[in-house]
Amino acid sequence: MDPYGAIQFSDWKTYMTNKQAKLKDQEKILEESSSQAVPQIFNGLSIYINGYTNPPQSELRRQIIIHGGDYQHYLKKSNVTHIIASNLTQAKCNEFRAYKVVKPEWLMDSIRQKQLLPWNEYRITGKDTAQKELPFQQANKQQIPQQQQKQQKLQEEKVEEDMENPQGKVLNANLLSVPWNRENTSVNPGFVKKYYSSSRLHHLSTWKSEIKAEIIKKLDEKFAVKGKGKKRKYDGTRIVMHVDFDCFFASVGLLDRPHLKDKPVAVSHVQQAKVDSSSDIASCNYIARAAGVRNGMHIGAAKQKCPELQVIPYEFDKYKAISETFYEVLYEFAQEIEPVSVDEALIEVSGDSLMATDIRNRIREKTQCEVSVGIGPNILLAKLATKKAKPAGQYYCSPEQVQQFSVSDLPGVGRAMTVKLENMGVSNVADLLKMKLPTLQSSFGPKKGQILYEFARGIDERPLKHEQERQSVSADISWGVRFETDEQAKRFMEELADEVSKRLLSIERKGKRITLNILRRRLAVGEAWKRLGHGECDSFSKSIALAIATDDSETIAQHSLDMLFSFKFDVTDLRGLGINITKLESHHGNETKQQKLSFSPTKETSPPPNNLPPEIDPEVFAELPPDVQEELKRQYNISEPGPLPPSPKRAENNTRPLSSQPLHEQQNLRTTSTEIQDIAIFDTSSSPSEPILTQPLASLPDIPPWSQLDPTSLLALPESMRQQVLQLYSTNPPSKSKYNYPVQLPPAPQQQQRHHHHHPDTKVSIRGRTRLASKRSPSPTMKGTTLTQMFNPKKSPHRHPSPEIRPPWESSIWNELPASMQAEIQADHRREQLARERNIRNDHFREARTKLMDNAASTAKIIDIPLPSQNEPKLLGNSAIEDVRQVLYQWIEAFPAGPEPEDVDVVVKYLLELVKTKNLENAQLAIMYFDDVTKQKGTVWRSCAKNLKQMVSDAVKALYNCGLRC
DNA sequence: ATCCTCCCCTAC
DNA sequence: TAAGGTAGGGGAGGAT
Ligand SMILES: Nc1ccn([C@H]2C[C@H](O)[C@@H](COP(=O)(O)OP(=O)(O)OP(=O)(O)O)O2)c(=O)n1
Ligand SMILES: [Mg+2]
Repeated sequence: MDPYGAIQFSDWKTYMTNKQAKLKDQEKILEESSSQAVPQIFNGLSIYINGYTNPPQSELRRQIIIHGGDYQHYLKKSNVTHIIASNLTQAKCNEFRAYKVVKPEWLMDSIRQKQLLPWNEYRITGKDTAQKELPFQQANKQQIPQQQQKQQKLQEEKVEEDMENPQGKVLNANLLSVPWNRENTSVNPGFVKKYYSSSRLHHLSTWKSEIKAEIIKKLDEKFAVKGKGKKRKYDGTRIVMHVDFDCFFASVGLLDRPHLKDKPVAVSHVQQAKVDSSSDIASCNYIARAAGVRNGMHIGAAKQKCPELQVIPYEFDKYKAISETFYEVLYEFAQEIEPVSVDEALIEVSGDSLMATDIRNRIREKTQCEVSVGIGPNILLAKLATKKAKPAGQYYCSPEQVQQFSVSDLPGVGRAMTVKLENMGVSNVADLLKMKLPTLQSSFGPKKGQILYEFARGIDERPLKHEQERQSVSADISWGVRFETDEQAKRFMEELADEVSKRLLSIERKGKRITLNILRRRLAVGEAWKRLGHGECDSFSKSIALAIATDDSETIAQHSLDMLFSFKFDVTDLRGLGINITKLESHHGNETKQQKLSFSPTKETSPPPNNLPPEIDPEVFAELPPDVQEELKRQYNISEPGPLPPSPKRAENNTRPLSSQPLHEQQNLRTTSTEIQDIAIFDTSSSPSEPILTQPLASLPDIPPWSQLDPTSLLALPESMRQQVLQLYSTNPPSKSKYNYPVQLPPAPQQQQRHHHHHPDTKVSIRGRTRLASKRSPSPTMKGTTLTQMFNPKKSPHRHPSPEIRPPWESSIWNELPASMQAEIQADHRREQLARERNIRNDHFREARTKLMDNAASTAKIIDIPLPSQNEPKLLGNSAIEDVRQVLYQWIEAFPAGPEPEDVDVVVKYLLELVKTKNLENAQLAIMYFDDVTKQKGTVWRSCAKNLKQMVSDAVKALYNCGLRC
């Protein structure tokens, strides 16, 4: 625990490395905790492991770390001192020529002799690289067959499309005509709050987050107070305990209901259950389990199995309170702790089964509830042991005993994997043991394959997960979602956005990507089998990248609504909605403060001039010079393109034997669309033979609009303001106005499908997916086009929606649409014009919609991404300018006499990449910073700075014909 | 080879 | 009646 604090706050270099791989600080915990016990023979060495090795990579890595070495996940020229490989391809051999490349034996022998042996005797030379078959497998690569299959699917779709949707929105009307249904669905204002207050799964998720945060806090306090705390001594045999309440909710509920203790009991929302009740059982006691009742089962089904089942209500507050007591106890015993759930944790201890008994006694004493403890030398075995320990017991599981389990008992092996294994003739761990590693890896991927392989042998070297920065914040609801009107949907989305915003605020994070997830009822399918549930659905998603991280409710709502309505789905078909915020900016970054400074105090009192888009803060806008304002407004009016000629793909993954949905047994028929990122004008590799390219190029001297902003004054702006301005320029290029600015094509949309089916006992779902447009590699006609040219050749921007905007009925597919749909689309057209979604995308959606009409299997592509965000340039893994500055600072400080050429290379590459990806802002900031810091340094550094500046400046000039002022 | 994105899958 | 949420691991496949 303490090692975490130590690395986090004391060792800068380690900190940086941490950012390169999430696992890093886990290892550091290991390193720290073991440093006393083991000779630190690899101190100062930085070791990278290439490919598959004979002692497996994980073991080598562990050894390196516990012996004081620095394990590198990636080959970084500046720090790696040794590379370990069992065999090398010729290519690798060449690539590694400059390194000390050694066999694993060097490492193992050194450890055995407790001293660093000369690496020369273990070096790998070219001839050592026996071309042994590597276990590595690249699955698939059957692109041609896939393509053909997809084509076939497409054909099928076309046929099915023409059928009329057998059911209308009557479903909703019927449902919502009942008052008590209205109250409990999304048509009711305040539904989001109400729903979450009753959702057990929501509570489980929230609690877990809270517990994680709590643990971080405790670690920090401990670190602050004691400096260093106790360490786990590493002696090669871990003891992991898995502590888990028996039937948690049920047990807690029984505390106040002792009279029910000897009866079968379940926790559910529905007390007076009839056999058709579809309420879930969250938890049932072991008496009920003896009758076949299970957690997650529907109460109706449970009552059938066990008519005398007693149902008790949820008591969320009690669960949380008891959980807190539970964790307090565990903190006393644990050297490491990983929260699994509100009622369940993994701890690493240096104790035995006596300690487990202690723990159980303490928890019983303090909570009156029983926990069971699974003990093992690793996480896998501890978790398996818990199964044997329950109820109210403890158990030690040794590696051999894993053979007694079935594969579905293995953690991480769920329904899908169980089925897949079943199809391979593997149902027990004993069967799994017979499978060869390469076989498993080719079926499940290198990592999952390896895990399975090791699990079958009782091996599991995963360390307990310590705290990791949260990567996403989301809110989804797919129960009770029923709308009659767009207004209702809008209000619901606003509530949802508000929820997300609150969650972001509460953890003080902001995110740069908003993803909207939609579940839409499978057309041609009736009501959900679960009351007010989502039923069989297709799932759609669309995301947007922002230049400025946000936590603002209105911003999130606006974007989400834009995305939602861009689908042009009938709101009565919506069954689930979710907003996910990702690309969270670092918690410790300092930009947050800056943004807060310039945001919102007067937002409400100064309404956005001229309907500024949500991402522009009106206040910020107001501070801009008038001419800049004008330019921004003009540019923002321009619609963005969504040029997405649908080239459908279809994939289906049918895993449910009972499904009436046939037949496609093909698995993983999957293709991925990618976003179009390139703007031809910046695409220096574009072939000049593409005529269309020449046009925007010719317009280049016209000065890209943003270049008219004085970079210096831009830099003087507060961070948030600057980002907003820059975002405008980079994501909302002018269409027609006086600038002919190249446009970034929006990424292709994705859609995936999801079918849910009912089974009396277990919830089963079938997922399949389909795509249109497998690949968005720029088509010749699009490449290099401007937005304007592509979609709105000569239309005025539609800030004032103009009838001149190409109407849908000009679309080439218009005539293919059924008349009813044409009418509908015409009705939609006005809103469509207003939508900030790009018209081409809307066209695309319209088409997608037809394809989706009555068959679940088709797809559209969507999504816009205003930002050049993919493959964001990174310097040693860092892209945030604050981090980059720190890297630069560290670098400069580390080499007082001047930089190593190859390091300069790395920086140059990074800067040029920034320029190429149009992130001139960061390029400038980095250069300025570098300039600054090197001012006090020797001539070598100063001239390096000068050269860097020149180089970047040249690049900017060459690419954009404007100067870099700094 | 490795990154990144878009998913699916899993767990409670 | 009923409250089917959510974060993170990792695979597929495109980009580089
Ligand atoms: N499908 C599920 C599974 C679990 N839970 C909740 C209620 C459980 O009490 C709690 C803990 O889950 P466990 O898997 O640990 O199950 P129990 O604690 O109920 O039983 P046991 O651990 O004895 O198997 O999470 C839930 O709401 N829905
Ligand atoms: Mg439990």
